[in-house]
Order: sequence, then C-alpha cells, then structure tokens
Amino acid sequence: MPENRYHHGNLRAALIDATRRLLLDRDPESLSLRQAAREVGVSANAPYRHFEDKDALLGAVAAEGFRVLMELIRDSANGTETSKRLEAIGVAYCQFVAREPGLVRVMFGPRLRAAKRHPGLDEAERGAFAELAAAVDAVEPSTSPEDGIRNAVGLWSVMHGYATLRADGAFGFLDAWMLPSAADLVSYFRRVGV
Amino acid sequence: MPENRYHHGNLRAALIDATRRLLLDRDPESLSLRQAAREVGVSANAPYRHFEDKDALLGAVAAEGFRVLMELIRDSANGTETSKRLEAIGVAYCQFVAREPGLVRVMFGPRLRAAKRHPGLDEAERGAFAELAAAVDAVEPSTSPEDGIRNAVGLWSVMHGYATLRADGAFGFLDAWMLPSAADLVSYFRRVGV
DNA sequence: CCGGCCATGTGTACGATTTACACACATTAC
DNA sequence: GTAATGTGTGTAAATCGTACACATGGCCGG
Repeated sequence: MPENRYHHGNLRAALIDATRRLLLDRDPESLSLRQAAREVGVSANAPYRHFEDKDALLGAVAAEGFRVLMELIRDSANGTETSKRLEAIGVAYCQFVAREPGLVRVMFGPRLRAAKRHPGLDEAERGAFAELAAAVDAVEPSTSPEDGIRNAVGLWSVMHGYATLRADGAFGFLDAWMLPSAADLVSYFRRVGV
Repeated sequence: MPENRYHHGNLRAALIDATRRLLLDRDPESLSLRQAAREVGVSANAPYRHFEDKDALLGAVAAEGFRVLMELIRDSANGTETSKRLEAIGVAYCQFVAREPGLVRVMFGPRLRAAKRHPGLDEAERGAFAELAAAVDAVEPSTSPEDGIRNAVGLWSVMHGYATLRADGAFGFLDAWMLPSAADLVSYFRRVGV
C-alpha cells in the first residue's frame, strides 16, 4: 500500500491504537484528539469523520480495553489449575492496571458513563465481568446465582481497589515489602467468599 | 464586609471551596481554573497569586479531601462499638465516594502524584491511612506491625475498589439488589484478615 | 495625617484545544 | 468518462492555561 495517499485506509482502527499508545505515557486528561491525529499523520479534523466526538473515540478505546481485559481473564483462568485460578486472575488484573493505567482510567472514568454510552462499551464491560464471574463459579460453585454475582463483585472490588491504588501511587508512603501481593489479597478474600 | 471591594480577603480558601463545589457536578477533567475564578467572582488570573499552578490548586483541594476523609474515619470509629467499627468505616467511605466522586478522583488522580507534590498532601494522605490502620489495629490487634499494615491495605483496597466502581457506575448492568452492601464486604473480608 | 510599599487583583495576549462548517480529493458505480 | 459518495483539509470561534505589564488599596514609617 502506498504511503502518501490521501485516504488513510483504516483511520478508525489506527486512531484507537494511537490513542492507546499515547495513554501509555500520558494522563488521560492531557490527552488530545489532535495528538492522536498527529500520531497517525492526518489532519486535526479527520477523526471527526469516524468519531462524533472526542468522547466517542475514548469510548471505543475503553471498549477495546474491556475486550483485552476479558481475554486476559480468560487466558489466566484457562492457563492455571483450578485451585489457583482466581489468584492468577488477580495478578493479571494488577499487571494490566500497572502496565496501562491511563487506559484503565479511561475505561472506568466518569466521562464515558455520564453521557450517551458508546455502542459496544456496555457489552464489552459486561463480557469482562461475565468472564470473571464464570471463573469464580468454576472454582467455588455458589449456592445461588446471586451469591455467585456477589462473589464476583467482591473479588473485582478487591482486585480493582488494590491495583488502582497501587498504580496511582497511593501506597507510595509505604515500603514495598510491607504490601501484600495481589495473589495474597485474592486468596485471603477467597477463603471466605461473599 | 462590603461586597464590591478590590481585594477579596480570603481568596485562597474561597477558591478551594469553589473548586470542591464545582466538582460536585462536573468531571475533574472538565474543571477549569477560570470557572473557579468566575464562581468566586474574580478575574481569571487572580488565582495565580495564591497557587502557582492549576495543579497546585487541585493539590490543595485533594489535601482538604484527605483531611475530610480522615475525620470521617475517626468519627465513624469513635461513634461505633468496637466490633462494628470497620463496617461503619466502610459504609462511611462508600458514602463519601458516592457523595463527592469528583473530589475522590482528584485525590487519587495521577496528576498530583506525577509532578511535584503539593505541601501537605502527602501528610494528609498519610494521616487518613494512619487513622484507618489504628482502627483496624484496635479491632483486631495484629501480631506484627507489618501485619497491621497489610490488614489496613487490604481493607482500604476493598472499600476503595467497591466504592469507586460503584460510584463510577461499573456495576450499572447489575440490579442493585444483587450487590453486596459495603458493610457485608468489609465483614467478609475482616473475618479472615490479611 | 500622610506618602509610599507591596501584596493582591485586573487586562491583555499567546498558543493549544475542541469542534462546527465549507471545501477538496479519491474511489467506486454506472 | 462522469456522477455520487465517502474521506481528509482548511478556516474559524469559543474556551482554557498561563505569562506579562499594570492598577489598586491596605498597612508601614513619618
């Protein structure tokens, strides 16, 4: 494919990728649509042909993030023996948050939820949660569906809280060796269930 | 005090208050220094006499938030019998996050930690955590100081994860009655400790 | 009482951002 | 070949952070 053509060819996907890449070393707040456009080598207004809004782009990026997270959970579960699956998921979740904190911040940020949701975002998020709930249920079959959900909500809360607090540096004033590991937190929580 | 005087008198505190008020119905991202200035009825540049930077103002707001949080934890602990203190703290934490999600987002956001920290922020945060750790230790005396800290880190993680996920609407696709209560989560977690 | 100092607020200005609108170009269908 | 449609460009307005020069007025020594 020629390099200097007028039409990019796959601008939509390229913008999502570029945004995710920019989020690696930039706050979501200081992220600009223009930067993403520059990164892709296109004019500042071209993105508006593919995304109604800056929020629409971020919504697509977030949906992508939830899809990645879902696969991460699935792979962790499938690649680990049953008794240690939840710990593996917890560790993977923390690594994901540590590796791409900006992306996580976009995924859970208030901006996307406030207004109209991006198509696919809801579904992707639901998928990630379902994957987690399935793993929880496979390890500790629950007596009722609601118990299963409550279990998953509890596990998600611990993982998410620990991972984000850690990534955000909220434990900065504590020496690293004092902190429990992600696997520890999960197994302590898991031993009792919700 | 006359209303149309040239000097505001207490602009610094007024700006912090105004910012916190604006955060009640506005994303931290869409918050502007100029809005805070308008809210107080002062020119766009006046804040720069009291805060070097937009970040400096946000830092002061965050420190204020941590101070509020600390008192909240202290009051919850003091006002509740020992056996239910941690649950009370958890409930209060969730209410705080639900009431002022924007403030919480500023407090834990990456922006303040990335660059130079605001004087007092670190101290306020440390104070809030110390208050929590003290409450944990009072309820379940730990065998070693590290265990105490790990306990507090675990508790903070569950509370924070649950509260922020909930406030951000991440559980939006679940019916409310399916969710565990904050108190439940805390007591399940507490039963085993870390 | 008075004149000056200096902390504090104002006005103007610049570059960057989001986003609306009109226009230009290329690819595809006929 | 040409019209139609999808896609990128250019221009422009509103808002924002912030730097600079200037105005104001409360507090000081006299």
